[in-house]
Amino acid sequence: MDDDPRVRTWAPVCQAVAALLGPYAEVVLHDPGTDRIMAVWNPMSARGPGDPSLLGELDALDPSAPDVFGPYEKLLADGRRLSSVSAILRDPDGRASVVLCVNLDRTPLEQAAAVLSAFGAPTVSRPEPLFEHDWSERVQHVVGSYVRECGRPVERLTRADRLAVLARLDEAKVFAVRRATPVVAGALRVSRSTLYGLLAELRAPNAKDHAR
Amino acid sequence: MDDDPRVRTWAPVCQAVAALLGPYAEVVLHDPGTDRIMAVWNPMSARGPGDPSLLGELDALDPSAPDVFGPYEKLLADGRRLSSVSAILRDPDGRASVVLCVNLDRTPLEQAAAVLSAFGAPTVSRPEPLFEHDWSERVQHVVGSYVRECGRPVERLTRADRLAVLARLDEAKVFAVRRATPVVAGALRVSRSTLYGLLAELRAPNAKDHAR
DNA sequence: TCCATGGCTGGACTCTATGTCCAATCTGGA
DNA sequence: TCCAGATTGGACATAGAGTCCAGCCATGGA
Repeated sequence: MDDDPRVRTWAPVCQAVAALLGPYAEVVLHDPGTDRIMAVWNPMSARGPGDPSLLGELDALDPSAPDVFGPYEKLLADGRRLSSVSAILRDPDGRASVVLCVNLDRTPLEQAAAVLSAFGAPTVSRPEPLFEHDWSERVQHVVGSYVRECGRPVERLTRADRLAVLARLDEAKVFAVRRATPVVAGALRVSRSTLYGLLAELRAPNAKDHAR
Repeated sequence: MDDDPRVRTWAPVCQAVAALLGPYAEVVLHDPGTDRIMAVWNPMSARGPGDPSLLGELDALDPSAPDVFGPYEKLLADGRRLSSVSAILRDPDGRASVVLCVNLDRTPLEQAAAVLSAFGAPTVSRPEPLFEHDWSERVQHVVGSYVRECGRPVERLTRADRLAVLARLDEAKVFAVRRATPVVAGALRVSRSTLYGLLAELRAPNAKDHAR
């Protein structure tokens, strides 16, 4: 079934829709000729390829009907409410090739909507954390916690220690801040040259790692 | 453009997706050959048929690449965050026929999620805010919220508007970040020179404040 | 004690990014 | 149409980032 050329043609679309809508949407390809399911992505019911489509109501052969139906509501056996859309997909000659159905489980949305409407929807807007106001304090803090972790004062840190601290600072994008280098060098009690040396070593994970 | 046979082939799918996702999703068909937009449903930006696709990164001609990308995050000029999925759709011979992109505006979902997460998990404690990982996105966001506040697109902002945005960005210490100036200038659709001009005006509270 | 080694240092140097300035151009309004 | 003010690209000056190196410790082994 998977090697039906029609499935190959339409699969990427189905896969894309399924990926976009995450776990809450089921995508089904029907064969209008045999009225059976050809393929399913994200199945929500037990239906699978080969099962009957039960699409009787939409007549793919009526040329006057529109190609896209819905969204209309369906009800699953367990009570979940679905929004469904169907589309008749045609081959280059205009013949109905397959019928695509997308079924979206509305319950999570309805739950969310219920909660939202319970408030008057004043739409919470965070006041924006924005940027760290005192990034140099932050540097001191990173160095400080490391010092406390290993119990050695800054002056006694080993080369490896400084590399570790630098890794954290670099990770935290500290060096994207202007004039950060001298501050960090100061905090680590190291010269600017050394700082750049360590940094280079840190950022070149190749060569020279015989130490590991 | 509408009578391109490829558009006829794929239009029902696009229309279905657009119908299913209501007003919050944009569906775009790209021509991988000319790298231009062929058709758009539910347009969210000003792009239309014939405009360049700006899809450079996904190479439709690389046969080893997967056919479906995403979902990945995109940022609109006005700051809205999108979930995007792209799929390469092929003709019966396996040649890339068109590229389908579905862009879902996440802001309503995020607002809902924010409210929902406010229940449960009292006071999420982030383990060290550290630095903003993507500060340029932050810039986009500040510009974006302003644009939405005053309802004018970036291109139509007045001089005073730009001053106001700059004040916010300056307040947020954006210019303490390396290489921020060109990014901000770009976001405001203004040249570097102008940027510095506005900035100077902003930071000189003396003289010329007859306006207060 | 002496020497060898490896990391650290200051400083010179290059190059990129920042910020200033200006003449030419654009734009909106009288 | 013309004018005043805003905007622009580009030239320029300078500061900061990053590299390099010769010399200087400190450590540890002979």
